[in-house]
Amino acid sequence: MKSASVAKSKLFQTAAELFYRHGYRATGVDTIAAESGIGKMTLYRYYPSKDDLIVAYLRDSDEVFWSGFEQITAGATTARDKLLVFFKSLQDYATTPACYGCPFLNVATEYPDGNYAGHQVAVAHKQAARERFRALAAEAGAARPEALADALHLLMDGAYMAARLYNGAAGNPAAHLAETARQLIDAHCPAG
Amino acid sequence: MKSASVAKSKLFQTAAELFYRHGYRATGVDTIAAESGIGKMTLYRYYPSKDDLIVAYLRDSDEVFWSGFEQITAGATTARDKLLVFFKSLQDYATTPACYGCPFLNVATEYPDGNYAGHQVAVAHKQAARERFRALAAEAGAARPEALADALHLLMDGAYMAARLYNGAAGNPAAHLAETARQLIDAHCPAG
DNA sequence: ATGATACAATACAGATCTGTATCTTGTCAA
DNA sequence: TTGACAAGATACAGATCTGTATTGTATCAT
Repeated sequence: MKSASVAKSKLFQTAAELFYRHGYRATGVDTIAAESGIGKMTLYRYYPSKDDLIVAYLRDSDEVFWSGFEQITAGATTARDKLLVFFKSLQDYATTPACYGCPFLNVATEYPDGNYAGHQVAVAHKQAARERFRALAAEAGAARPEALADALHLLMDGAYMAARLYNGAAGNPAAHLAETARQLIDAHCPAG
Repeated sequence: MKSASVAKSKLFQTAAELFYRHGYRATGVDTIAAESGIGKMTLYRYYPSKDDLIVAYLRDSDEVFWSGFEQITAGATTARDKLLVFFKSLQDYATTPACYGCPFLNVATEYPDGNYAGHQVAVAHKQAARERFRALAAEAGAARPEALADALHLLMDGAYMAARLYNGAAGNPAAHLAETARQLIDAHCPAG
């Protein structure tokens, strides 16, 4: 047996790319198989259904997000700086044509039913992000950490959606993301 | 000839409801015809293609948005109050289970290609909103009206996406939308 | 060498989707 | 009354989609 199967990882990477760029419903399993050069039966051996592949992609995106978050904020010493550097990094990404929005917001839009497995993964991811923001807000001295966390949550998702709307085009409001995050942090932290 | 055709408006209202709740790709023309009780051929008489129906829905949503905007802000005397009252109203709506997000963000997510007609209507709508925010920000005395307009744009879209993600469920961060908008306005307007 | 496994290729089943064709009914105007 | 037209109903064409069945080939372990 090959180490973790090269076919499976090619399949996964192709699906991830297509899901992210073109959407979940717009990407068919035949396209994934053809684009990756892997047989369709091999796809169904590793992922019993398309929904399983979607969920696998979302779980991976969750890991990628958090490992990125840790890496980006590792250099910052204070909680306030961690938030600042994260939003600066998100701004840089969201104003790039490589950004097609947020995999979680995208899946929640395409599958609005809250019982859908992918939608639930999306909600769990956003709640985890909100909790992280809340903890950092508290550590940064925010008077009402939940309120600041909610504000940053709205801001983050607005930036992701701006990226999907204006993909590389001019007029992306995410250009002012980091500055806005800083203003909100300052407004919430008396010891700003 | 009946006044503007009752069949056409029933068709439109049914399509609007289904597009908004379940999504564009998830809603088929057969479903629209069956749900409205109107024949499929009648649908294609008034809307030569599904895309035409989508664009018609988006144009109507644009009108509904702006007439709602005018109505809500009519009572406010200052530009600052107009912004405040709009975001308060949006917060109330976005924290309601009747809100399924934003028709324009939804279409941009499902059809990410910028050449798609519906996507272009969405971009035009958001640019118009941004311009309106900018004008009000300038009138309210913002030092950099574009920056405040961008910030409010991100905030508004974040709230819409929160509504689609947490539809009626607990933990919707849009609960702090109006407060956040006020903080940003205050941060940008020296005469706050 | 031989059997098990991984994989490709292809065809297929059954559902669903957009859009068209056909036929009928009902209504209104002249 | 008769002709024009709006609209319902139904069937259909052709494409596409998820998922399965089948067959053949190559590679690896024993």
